[in-house]
This record gives sequence, C-alpha cells and structure tokens, in this order.
Amino acid sequence: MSKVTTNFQDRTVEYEQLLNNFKELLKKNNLKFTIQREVILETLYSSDEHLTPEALHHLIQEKQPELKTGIATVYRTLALLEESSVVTSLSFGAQGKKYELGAKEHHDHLICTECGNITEFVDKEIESRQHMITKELGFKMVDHSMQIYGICKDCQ
Amino acid sequence: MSKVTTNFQDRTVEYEQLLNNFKELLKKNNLKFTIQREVILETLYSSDEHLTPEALHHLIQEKQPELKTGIATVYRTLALLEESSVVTSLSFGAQGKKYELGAKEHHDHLICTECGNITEFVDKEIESRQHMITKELGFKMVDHSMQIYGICKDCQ
DNA sequence: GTACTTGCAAATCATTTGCATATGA
DNA sequence: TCATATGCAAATGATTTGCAAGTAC
Repeated sequence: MSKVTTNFQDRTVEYEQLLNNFKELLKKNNLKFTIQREVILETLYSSDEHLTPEALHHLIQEKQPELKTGIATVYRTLALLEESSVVTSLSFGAQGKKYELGAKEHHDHLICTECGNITEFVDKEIESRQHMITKELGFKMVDHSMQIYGICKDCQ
Repeated sequence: MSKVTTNFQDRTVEYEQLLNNFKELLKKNNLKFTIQREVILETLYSSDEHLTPEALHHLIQEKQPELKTGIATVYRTLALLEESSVVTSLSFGAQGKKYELGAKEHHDHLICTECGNITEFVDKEIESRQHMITKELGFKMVDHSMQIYGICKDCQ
C-alpha cells in the first residue's frame, strides 16, 4: 500500500537531535556553529514546505531581520547541508531547486502542475523494484527520486 | 521484468512521421515551418543522447554552419516542442536541462553520477503502481518521471 | 503583403565568488 | 589568536526578451 507520510510526532525532540547532529557534523569538519547556520536549519525544520533558497531567505529575514542574513549564506549553508545529506533538493522543470530536510523517512513526490503543491508518498513496492533494476544493470545505486505530475483534488 | 529500451527499428519511417506530425502541429497553430525548426528536430532525432540546448546548438552549427542558427532559436524551438509534447526534458541537480524526443515508449532514467551518462529503462510494475498511487490520492496524473542516480559499471 | 521568425545583443534570473570585515573556538 | 564565516557587490552561466531585418505562406 502506498501511504502519505505523516508529520513528526514530537517535533521538539526531533529538532534537538537534528541540531546536535548538525553541531557534531560541523565540529568534525572544523566548521563553526554560527547563528546564521542555526537559523537556517531551524527555519527549514519548522516549515512543512519544500522551500526555494529565496523563499527560505525571505522567511529568515522576516523572523530575524536584525541578522541581515545574506542570500549567499543561505546558498552556502544549503550546499553544506545537502553535501552532508541533512537536506535533499528537488529540481523542477523551470529553474530553481527546492529543499527539504532529508532526515525524514525516504519518500517520493506528487506535484500538482496547477498549484505547485507537493504531496509526499512512499511505496515499498517501487522502492524494491528500484533496487532490483540497478542490480540488474550493474549500477551501484546512490540515490533516486521520483516525481509524479498531476492535478490535485482541489485543482480539478 | 525491467528492460533497457531498444533503439528504433526503422529510423527513416519514424522520422518522416515525426516530421509530418510536426508540420501539422505548426499549421494548426498558424506557425511557420522553417529550416531552423526542421534542423533542430532532425538533429534531436538523429542523436541517441539526451542533449542540453547548448550541445544541440553545437551539433547544429557543425552540421549546418551556413545557417548560423542562434542559441535563442534553439531555446525557443525546444520550448515549443516541449509544450507540444514532442520532446521531454530532464532537470538535473546542477543547472541545465537535457532534452530528448518524447515520441519513444515511456521510460525512466538511470543516471551515472560520475560520467553523467543516462541509461533508459521501463518497468511495468512501477508504472502500474504509479497509477494506483495517484488514483488513491485523488490526483489526475499528467506525467511522471523517475531518476535513479548511481555509479555505472564502467565508473565503479 | 503581412504575420510570424530569426539572429543578435542586451536583459534577466538563479547561483557563485572575491574580498574586506566580523566572529566562533 | 587566527582560521573560518559573513555580507555585500560583482561575476557567472543558463535562459529569455526586445528589436530590426528576414522569410514562409
């Protein structure tokens, strides 16, 4: 059965763990824990949306205007987070990527072509066939992404 | 069983049909059949690769330097072809899209993260589950795309 | 002849980079 | 202290657009 992924049960605990992992990651690489990096992680965490770097930047400016976080820092931090598999990015038809926390259970995306909204889902059957296919073709699978485009209930 | 898609059996016939469909499409929309548009379609057809607009432009310049086809025309024609579902585009992590003729049987993509090469495959099982999922979630499916990223045999 | 196309160059948009200054460990 | 980060502005790279000249129908 395919199913829509549920939200976190206990966000507080999850976030603290996420934050600690992040701090550890930074320490391991001789990188510094800065307010900007924390705010970016936190904003990403508290948003249920898949965010573009620009949207994320906007949210941060609203939340903490005094920080004057530059868009360049957002890009740099997202790149860092993606490299470390803390976030995942989705590429869209047009230009631009959208980012989401990657700590969640793996899932695929159903994208409404009208309103742009994204629904997540997981399907065990598909996952297992993906493994079979790569094996058959001699690939070492690194990652995969699947998007289904359609028109959602509300937009029909 | 997943399988790698095979090439066309009889390219000549296929191309003539493709070209006629294209001409018809243009006529229907009060658009003109130009040499540039033909060369773009033909080059796209005769390449087995997934091409970036720039790569396509290069190929055309080599084949018909006297045409002096501009990159803007390539972009404009690709947009037109994509809108009409004659070609399909793949978005990559980095920037840029790659285009391929969409007339072929539907298929998904296995992308080597080392050399960038793309292998196509089809899996009936996955296709049918995609339909089930959209139905279950009340979506009207328009399209879907699946990419598996990995390291190919040669690059391992 | 007229509307649609083209090539070119300039404009735009997302993303990246250089650099002087600021800050965490 | 001093290496790493940051903000800013300028640079880049892909794609788009305005416009005068060209071409299909």
